[in-house]
Formats: sequence, structure tokens, C-alpha cells
Amino acid sequence: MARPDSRQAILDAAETIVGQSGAARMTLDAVAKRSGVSKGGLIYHFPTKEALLQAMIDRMMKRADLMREEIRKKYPDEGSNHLAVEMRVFQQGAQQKRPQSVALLAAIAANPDLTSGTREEMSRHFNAHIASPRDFHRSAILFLAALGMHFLDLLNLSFLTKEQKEEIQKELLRLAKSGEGM
Amino acid sequence: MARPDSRQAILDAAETIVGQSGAARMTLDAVAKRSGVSKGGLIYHFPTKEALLQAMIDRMMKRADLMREEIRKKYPDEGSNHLAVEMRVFQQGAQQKRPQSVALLAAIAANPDLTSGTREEMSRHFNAHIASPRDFHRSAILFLAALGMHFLDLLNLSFLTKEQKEEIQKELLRLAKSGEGM
DNA sequence: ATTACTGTACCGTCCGGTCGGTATATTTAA
DNA sequence: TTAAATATACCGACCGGACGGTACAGTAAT
Repeated sequence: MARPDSRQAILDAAETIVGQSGAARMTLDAVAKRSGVSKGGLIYHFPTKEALLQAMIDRMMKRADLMREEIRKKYPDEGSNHLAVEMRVFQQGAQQKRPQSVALLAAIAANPDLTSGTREEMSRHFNAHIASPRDFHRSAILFLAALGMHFLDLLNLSFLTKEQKEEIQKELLRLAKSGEGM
Repeated sequence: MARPDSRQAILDAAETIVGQSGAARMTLDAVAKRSGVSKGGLIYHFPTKEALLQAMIDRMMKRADLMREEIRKKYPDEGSNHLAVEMRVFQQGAQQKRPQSVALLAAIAANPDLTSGTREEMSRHFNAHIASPRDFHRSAILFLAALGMHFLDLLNLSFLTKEQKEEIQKELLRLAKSGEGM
């Protein structure tokens, strides 16, 4: 165990490459080089590229869960308002330089089937916590708007200025908390 | 000039492949085979893969413009409400089996730089027609929600049932037309 | 002895792109 | 009028490089 945590280093490197250079450039050799691990070491941890992609996605989802927990701790009075928590998750995610969800990009580029787990998890989450039967339209629209902004960033297509983004995020959070009007 | 329109056939084939099998499977050989054109013929029309991707994106944007024009003709009373027109564009786009915007996916997978034209066009369109200074939050949120739904479909991540989608679309259109409340 | 690697050479496949041709109009020139 | 030249559209074998993955001998900490 010379290196303390090669697995994380490898996943970080893969994320960085996808974020900086695009999914097509995420080759095993490039990931090994950037992570400071030899190709042999890389294959030791992730026997196939698909395994690496899957691990990237798993980590992404785990991170989102952690983020939700942290936010619930930090804002206890909003804890039961899942929509508001979600808005904060998106908000925080947008502040990081590279969205951890670049994993999705890489997976979609390589093999779209890898995203089925993500879809199911999102579905579960959405139906259990976001889609309130009483106010389905409103919650869905707010959630989708936050998601839309997130995807714009992810696909590097965002046409919004930093200020516009922040304003919209603030407004989304306000609406999620207020529970009515727009 | 036996085949009258190989170019369109090639672009159609490329779209189909990306939609059905993912961007990684969109190889020149696969596109040639599916379009009924030889690889030589394909290269004759699109000298590089990048040229093909660019052409796919150009066609996608041109189609969106056409769609807007058609909608303005069909609903003359909404013609000046750009947000409502946009909602109808998304709505119609969602009804087609494969979104024409799969071109974006293919481009992002291969070379993210190719999307800069799309980003600029979206930016221009958004700032000129959607972001009303008076009601920026509202228009932006509605637009982003529609976009979010679209991206969910595009990335094959949608967790919404057909009914939910249709309902949300109807509601988005209503809100876009009504100009207030939510 | 086991775990966690390093380092490197190598293999087979796939893929983008090249190249030399072919067939059929269309234009030019004698 | 007709033969030659040119242009357009397309074919498909082939090439070189990249990439995923293998193999394996060695090392260093636990």
C-alpha cells in the first residue's frame, strides 16, 4: 500500500480528463498517466473500462447522497422540504469547477446502457420525494429547471452569465421554500 | 446522379445510429452501411468525421428554425410570444421518436468544441427573445424546465411517464401564455 | 505470504482516412 | 457531329495509428 488511495486518484484523474478534454480523450493510458498509477495498476483496480465508468457513476451518486445529508444537517428547518434540499444540491454542485456528473457524459459516450442505474435512482428519488401529488406541476417544473441548468453546464452549453445563474438559483430556492406563487 | 440525395440519407443514418446505439457506435463504416452509400461516397460528401458532425448540427439548428416558423404560422396569435413558441417547439420535438438533437450527443462525445456554434445560437436566441427584462426569472425558469425535460430524453435518463411529460408540457405552455402565476 | 502495485512489451481489433479506380453526365473543340 | 476533356458522384481495398486489454517478471510494504 505505497500509494494511500489509488482508486480515488484514478477516479479523480478520469473525471478531470473528461471535464477538461471530453469523453473521447478518456483513454486508459491517459487516466493511468494522469493519476500517477501505472497501466497495470489501473487494470488491477478496474479490470475493464466499463468497470471504471461504472465506478465513476457510483461515486457520483454516492456523493450526491452525502451532499443531501450534509445539507439537511446544515439547514435543519428545510430538512423535510426535499425540493429545497435538491435546489441546494444543484446550487452547490454548480459552484464546483467541474461537475462530478461528468461521469454521466463519459458513460453516455461510451455505452449508454451504463446510465440505467442512474435513471432508476433518479426516478426513485423524484417520485418518492419531489413529485408531491398535491402540487405536481410546480415541483416538477422547479426540479426540471434546476436540472436543465445543470445539464447546460455539464454539456458546456450554458449561455447564462454567472450572475444570471446565481439569480435563477436563488429564485428557485425561494420558490421551493415558499410553496406557492411565481 | 443515380441517388438523388445521398447527403440527407447519410445524415439520417448517422442520426438513427446515434439514437439507437449511442454516439460511440457512430463510425464512418456504420453510417455508410446504413445509408446505403459506400465509405468512399460518404467521404466524398463529408471529407472528415468532424465535417459530418458539423453538418448534423447545422441541420438540427436549421430544423429548429423551420419549426418555429411553422408554429408561428399555425398559431398566429401566439407569434409574438416567443416563450410560448419555444414551448411548442419542445413539445413537438418530444413527440418525434428520436430527437434530432442527438447530433449534439454525437458531437459532445467526439469533440466538445463542435458545440460552440450551438451555444452561441442558443445564447443569442435566449437573450433576444426569451429573457424578458421585466420577468427574467419566470421566463428563464420555464425555458430551463422545458430544456431540462428535453435533455432528460436526449440522454435517455427520463424518469417521467408519457402522461407526466404531457401534463408538464401542457402546464408549461399554459404558464408561458398566461404570463403570470404558477 | 499476501496485497498492492510498477514497468513494459505486446496483441488484435477497430476506425478514420487515403487512394486508385469506375460510371455517367456535361462541356468543349475540331 | 462527334470525339475528347472535364466534372460529379461514388466504390471498396487498404493502411497506419490508437486503443482496450494481456502477460508477466519484479518490488515493497504489511
